[in-house]
Amino acid sequence: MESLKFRVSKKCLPFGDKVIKQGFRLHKFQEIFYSDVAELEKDVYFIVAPTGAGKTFSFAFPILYAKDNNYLTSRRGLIVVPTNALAEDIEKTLKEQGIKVETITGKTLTKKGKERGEELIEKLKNCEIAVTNPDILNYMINSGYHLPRKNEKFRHLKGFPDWSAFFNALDYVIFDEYHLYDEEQIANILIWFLMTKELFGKIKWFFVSATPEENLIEFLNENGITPEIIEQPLSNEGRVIQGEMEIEFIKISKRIERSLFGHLIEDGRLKENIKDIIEKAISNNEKILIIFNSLRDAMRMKYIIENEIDAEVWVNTGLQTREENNNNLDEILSKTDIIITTSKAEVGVNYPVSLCFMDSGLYLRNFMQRIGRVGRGMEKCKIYCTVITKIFNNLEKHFNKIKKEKLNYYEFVDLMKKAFEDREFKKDKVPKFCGAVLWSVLNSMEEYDKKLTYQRKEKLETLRDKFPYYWVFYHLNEKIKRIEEDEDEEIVDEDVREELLKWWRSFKNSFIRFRGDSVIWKVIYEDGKETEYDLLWILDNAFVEVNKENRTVIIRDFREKRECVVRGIITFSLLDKDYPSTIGGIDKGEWFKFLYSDYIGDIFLQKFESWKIYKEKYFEDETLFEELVKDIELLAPIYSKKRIEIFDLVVDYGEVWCDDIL
DNA sequence: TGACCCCTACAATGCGGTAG
DNA sequence: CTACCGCATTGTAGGGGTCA
Repeated sequence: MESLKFRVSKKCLPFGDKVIKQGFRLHKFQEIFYSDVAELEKDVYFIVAPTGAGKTFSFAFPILYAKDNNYLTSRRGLIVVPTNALAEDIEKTLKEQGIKVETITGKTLTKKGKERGEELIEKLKNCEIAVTNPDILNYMINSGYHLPRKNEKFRHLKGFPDWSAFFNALDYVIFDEYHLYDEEQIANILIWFLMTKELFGKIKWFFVSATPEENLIEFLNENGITPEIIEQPLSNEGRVIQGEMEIEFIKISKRIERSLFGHLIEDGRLKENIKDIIEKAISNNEKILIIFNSLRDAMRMKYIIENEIDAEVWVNTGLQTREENNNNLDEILSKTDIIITTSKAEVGVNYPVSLCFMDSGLYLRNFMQRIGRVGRGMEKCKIYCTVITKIFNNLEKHFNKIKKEKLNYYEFVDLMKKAFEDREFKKDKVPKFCGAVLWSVLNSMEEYDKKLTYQRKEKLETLRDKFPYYWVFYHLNEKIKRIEEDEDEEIVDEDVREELLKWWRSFKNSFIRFRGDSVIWKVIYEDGKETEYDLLWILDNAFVEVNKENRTVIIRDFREKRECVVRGIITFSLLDKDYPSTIGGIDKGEWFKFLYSDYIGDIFLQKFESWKIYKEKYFEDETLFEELVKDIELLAPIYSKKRIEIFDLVVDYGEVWCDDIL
């Protein structure tokens, strides 16, 4: 076993000169928040500060500043975070500062129908800071709360004429951990920013993360917005946020160990030397954190450790997120010896641990987030990290140039940047998505009939020419409208008309979702524990019993490795010879392509090709057909997996094919 | 005689491409 | 993504030689 070991000196944040009324001395990055936000020079600020720097703590500072200076009007902020758990965490922190906080998530909104929108705006107006997720924002901005449903005429919501009223009540917006969003999600956020700037102009936007996204900053610059970047310096003096780290990188082969799991386990048992390390730590009252890349590995590890070591084990992964959970976190943590988790560890919750085994994660950002979780507020910590050969060799090469046994934090970050690759951000995708999102929002505003909404919509239309992709949608929608009105089959045969309309509805709907679509079923595992999870993942990674009537799966055991039980999906989101269309099925290549690539424009085009051949004859109006086809083909670049709504799964349990799982 | 080096053959490992 | 293949590179055991 090859490994590389070195130490990294403790990470400290220096204090600035500014001291606030409450007696805190501020760090540099916090000073921007403790100010009159309305007077800030720029519209957008990027805050770069490491995990543990006290970001959350400073999110309410604009409000404290207004109070401390006896402003007549108070300030209101919105914090947007990628997970609900993080939202709850932030709520707790800010409440301790005496701030009126409302968490707005699917769980805290209790009303249904028309009243849900009213509940949303009421919650916002009742607080000084609202914490929410981007999904709810996206739903709102695409008029999800306003558009009438079946049997309704129009929705006039109390105090909520349209989505812009929500933003009108805000002075500043903070996007926390924004590095987790992909190109399409970033495009969404940019459009929200541009639209509100067009309408009000007073809102200040903060993007906060430990790892800045250079490409996003570049993109803003290219579009005439110059954000200010505030980077928190580190030093050897000041507040200690992470103790000295001793890191051991362990080279693993893709073929043999495959992952951390293979490094820790041999023939289904913990390796002796690993067992010794863990047992010694527990007897010293240390807590241990184990982070896997794979959820399956995490679950299998749990069983093995429980069998071999006398310790309290707590597993916290995506599988547990929706589990009924009455215990509070502090309580769980205090009695736990070993925490097993996955990439879920990268966001939010802090564990007081000083010993950690981890898979390095896919990219630099994953690794940095994981490593930032260990040794918070401690003197020392020890980390064992498995890396694939390529990264290990990079590490070794660059480490040998430094030849130091102990690095300072900067040298460490620099070395990691050289060793790891970072995620590729496809910048050229962003303007296209911006155009699409803009169209979706404006189109949704068309359908409610308030004069003021029309005025706002007109104002927003000035943005259209910034993103020409908007017009692709506009023209396509015009043609579809003509087809919709074509009841006498003058343009197209009725059946084809119906499927075209159904496809367009499904396509439009995909913009109201912020994330991809998945089939979530109830899952029962470990003698009755109940949760909800992605059915596709469960079928591929576990041995299960399926109950179709109750939409429930019972996990009997986890597989040793992923199997391809699900062979494809059925969807209305693609136009194909047969409708609905199947992705995968007998075409294995297509299925793997779908599973493992972010963009599926070529699958879309391929299927559309056969649609064209088979459906052309049903069109009376040939010119319209030609033009329609051209427009639809232009959609290929924004066919990410988010466009696909899953109607059914195609499953193969062995010999027998069965495609009616849902 | 043992320490060391060189060489060779074969094994192991790694890598890039491809198909499913 | 994973399995597989062919090819390239690296690792290693063991033979053989030299030298002190």
